[in-house]
Amino acid sequence: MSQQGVTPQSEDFSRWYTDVVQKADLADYSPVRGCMIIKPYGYELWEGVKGGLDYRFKATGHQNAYFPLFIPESFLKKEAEHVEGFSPELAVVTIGGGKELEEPLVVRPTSETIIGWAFQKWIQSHRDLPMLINQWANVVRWELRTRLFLRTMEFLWQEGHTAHATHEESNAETMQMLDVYTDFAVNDAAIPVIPGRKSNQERFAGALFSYSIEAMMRDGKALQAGTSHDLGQNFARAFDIQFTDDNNELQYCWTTSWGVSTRMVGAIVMTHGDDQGLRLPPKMAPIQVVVVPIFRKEEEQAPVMEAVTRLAAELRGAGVRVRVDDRDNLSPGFKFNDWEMRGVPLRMEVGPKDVANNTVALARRDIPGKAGKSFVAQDGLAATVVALLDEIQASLLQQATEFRDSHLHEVGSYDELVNIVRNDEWALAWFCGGAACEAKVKEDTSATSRNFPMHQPHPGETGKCAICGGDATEMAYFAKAY
RNA sequence: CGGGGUGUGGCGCAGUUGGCUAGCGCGCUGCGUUUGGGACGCAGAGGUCCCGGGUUCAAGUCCCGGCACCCCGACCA
Repeated sequence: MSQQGVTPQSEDFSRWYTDVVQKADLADYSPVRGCMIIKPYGYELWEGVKGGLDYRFKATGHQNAYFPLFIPESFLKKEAEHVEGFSPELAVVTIGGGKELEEPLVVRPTSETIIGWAFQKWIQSHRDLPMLINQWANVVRWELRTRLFLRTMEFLWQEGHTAHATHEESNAETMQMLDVYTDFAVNDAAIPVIPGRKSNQERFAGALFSYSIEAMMRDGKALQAGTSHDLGQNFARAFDIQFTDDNNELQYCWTTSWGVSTRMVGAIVMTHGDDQGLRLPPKMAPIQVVVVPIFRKEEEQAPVMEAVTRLAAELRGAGVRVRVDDRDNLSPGFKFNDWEMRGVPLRMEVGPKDVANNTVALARRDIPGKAGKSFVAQDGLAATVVALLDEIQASLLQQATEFRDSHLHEVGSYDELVNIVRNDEWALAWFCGGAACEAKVKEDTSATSRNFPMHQPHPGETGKCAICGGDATEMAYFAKAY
């Protein structure tokens, strides 16, 4: 059961976040440092993410499979950059069944290696391509500093792995999945993400190019909410993934990988939440409409409950996820606050007045206070509610977009960049992509480049790197990141 | 691994220069009254005061040593 309020966002965003996650019953701490227990309400939210992504994966021709949790340690070492990037955060099993293992087993931090091994077995001919696989799984990374949903030692995610005959095709796949993530984030999670290419410094260990969708949280920090990697032939060479082309020549495949994790749940919380707690976009909300019955006298109960039951059934019939809060030990006022904290988009109150007038009261979560509350007719309620949920979905996206755009500035000089970024806003600047420049920004501000956005603000133009003054062909976002 | 903070019923906390039966609010259980913005009464249950040493007639409180967790940095989806 949730209690009382949460720390205001403006006072302490970090505390606000951990308060909300726990009080809204999304997650709890575990007995093991850095791990989390995902509670039913939080897991339903994750299931919403899964559902929204999974059908998009299938619509783009991918199939789900499952690969083992344990990976031979030697596999990780086959790709030089990959092992270098991941070895500091590996959990390794050295004892099994009471005996020391001949070869230690790594608990997967990601599955490029074991899936590469499988692809090598499965792919012989160009007719076997493209190979389009996704898996829903847990992975483990021994993180130094963790945060509920945003970074835990074990987390849930999906990882797509594909193999193609040409770089053109694998590149197209990489971009397609970046688009899929963007579409999901914007249209389902109502998060106005910015898709773009990572700098070489921020690239995935072993990738040719990494792409990301970057989201702005309400404290101005950036959160990488999804990644799509063009792995080139790096893993194909390391795992010998070869096929015979139509000229009977042996070729290495071109592979990709792409992932979204339970971090997305954190992104939803930190994009939409306010001082009252969560605000969930209707498409993601486990409960879209909560019905609070109100009656003062015994004799009012039956007619109110009759209306509640009837209307709830009508809404369910229209495909709306409805929860009737019939807990009899709590006052309506308590329930209002409770469900607001849990982010339910729409609250419906049904009381004696409504029974008499053939109305219900609807209160929108996206518009606080009296302004968001109105009385509407019971006739045609399902249509009213469905339309209102669409409106709330759009309104949350609009609010988040306006917030983002007002905290994002194109800068012309390094001083400007530094000032903007130190102020927890995003700077859009010409950037040469150089490691030295990136390091300087990090040194001076602790911010990093987020990405080179796919939609460049000045297409076709070039400029001078805001950091070193050298030639730059693209602009990049810089921001502090989670 | 550095810096800061916190460990006392389920949660949030108080507990003075060591002192007597360890308190308060919320929650929980039962009964009754309540219910349009966080209800109320009555009666209950619930504690190795993070762990281990030490000082003392006496330790939640003082000393030493551990451990855990949270927040801020370095590493990262």
